[in-house]
Amino acid sequence: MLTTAFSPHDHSHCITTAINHAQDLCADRSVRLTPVRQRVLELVWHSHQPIGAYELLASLAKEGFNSAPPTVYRALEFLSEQGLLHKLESINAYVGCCNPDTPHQGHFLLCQACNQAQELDSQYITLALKHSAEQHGFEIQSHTIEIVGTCQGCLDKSKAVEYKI
Amino acid sequence: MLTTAFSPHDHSHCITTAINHAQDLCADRSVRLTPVRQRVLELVWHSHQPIGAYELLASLAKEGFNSAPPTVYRALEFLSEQGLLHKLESINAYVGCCNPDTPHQGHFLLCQACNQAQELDSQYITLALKHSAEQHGFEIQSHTIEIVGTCQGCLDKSKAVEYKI
DNA sequence: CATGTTATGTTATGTTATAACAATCGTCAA
DNA sequence: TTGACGATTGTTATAACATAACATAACATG
Ligand SMILES: [Zn+2]
Ligand SMILES: [Zn+2]
Ligand SMILES: [Zn+2]
Ligand SMILES: [Zn+2]
Repeated sequence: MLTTAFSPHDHSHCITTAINHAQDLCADRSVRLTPVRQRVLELVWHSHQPIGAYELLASLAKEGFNSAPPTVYRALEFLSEQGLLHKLESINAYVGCCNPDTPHQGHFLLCQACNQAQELDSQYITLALKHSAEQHGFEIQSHTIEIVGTCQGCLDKSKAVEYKI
Repeated sequence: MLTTAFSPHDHSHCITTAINHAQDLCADRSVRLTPVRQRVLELVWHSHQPIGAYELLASLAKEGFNSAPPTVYRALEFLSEQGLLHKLESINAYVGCCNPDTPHQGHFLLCQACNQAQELDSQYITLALKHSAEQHGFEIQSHTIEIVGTCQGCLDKSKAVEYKI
């Protein structure tokens, strides 16, 4: 998995890739990527900053979609079931998944400076979790791994500011 | 760190240890473990099942404490700042910390069968997180590690049931 | 086109958490 | 002793996040 979120990149490419991917994947699975579902996915992919349900709802309302909470929560539920996005539990916000083909739960780096999230799928972390769980005779079903800190880009920026003083 | 939560044990010992520890620690730090703060801590320690803020509030109300939400959230904030408890983000619930002397964020095993939580402090996990973060030039400030599954005891019980069929 | 299933609309409510300001308590020096 | 200050608590209101329940509409299929 590449670290795209924290590096400068052509984000419109992220969006179109994600939407195309979602369309193909839903077609393959014979599930319906309805207009509101697709629009929510597009809105989630507006950037690599996780977005809250009510912010999504406000955008939908502006665009003439139905704007009651169940609308967006149903769309989020569908997209989550299809592995097209993840919820970040520590901030109650949602972020697109770059690798929705195989069911997984990611590990997330959240930058507190730029508010962007990057999904990882580190074998080190997965194995460490497995190992710890096994030591306790614990059988893992799911997990929430959210790491808050500062990304490379924001660290570089703050250093640049420091030196100019 | 021992796995006490998932094993049969004298839980009154957990409670008294936690409260005594909290009293000493607050005295050392010259912060005030006021009645409502201590009572919230006791209620959090009622068992190894994480407890929600509004459930705490209901208990406080029954006991004649003030019962508006800020009361319990302030107590939780204080206790959290002092490292006496942790919030489990994935379930919006709070659990006592067995090792409040040194600031840390734990790794939690949550059993979906018995609803108990066990805090770990696995060096494997910590190192894996560090390693992954470093690979991305990411500087860690805090983290949320919550592993949901089935604990040894509950696995044993379900196997016992299986064999009796 | 009738039927069952899936998706959406609608209203209301449940759950979790904080803002803002007033009143009280504890501490400590004048 | 008092009065000034910061810390704590009381109180009211509201923000933010999420779901229940039931009605209606759209879609697929025979
Ligand atoms: Zn991008
Ligand atoms: Zn993912
Ligand atoms: Zn115990
Ligand atoms: Zn702890």
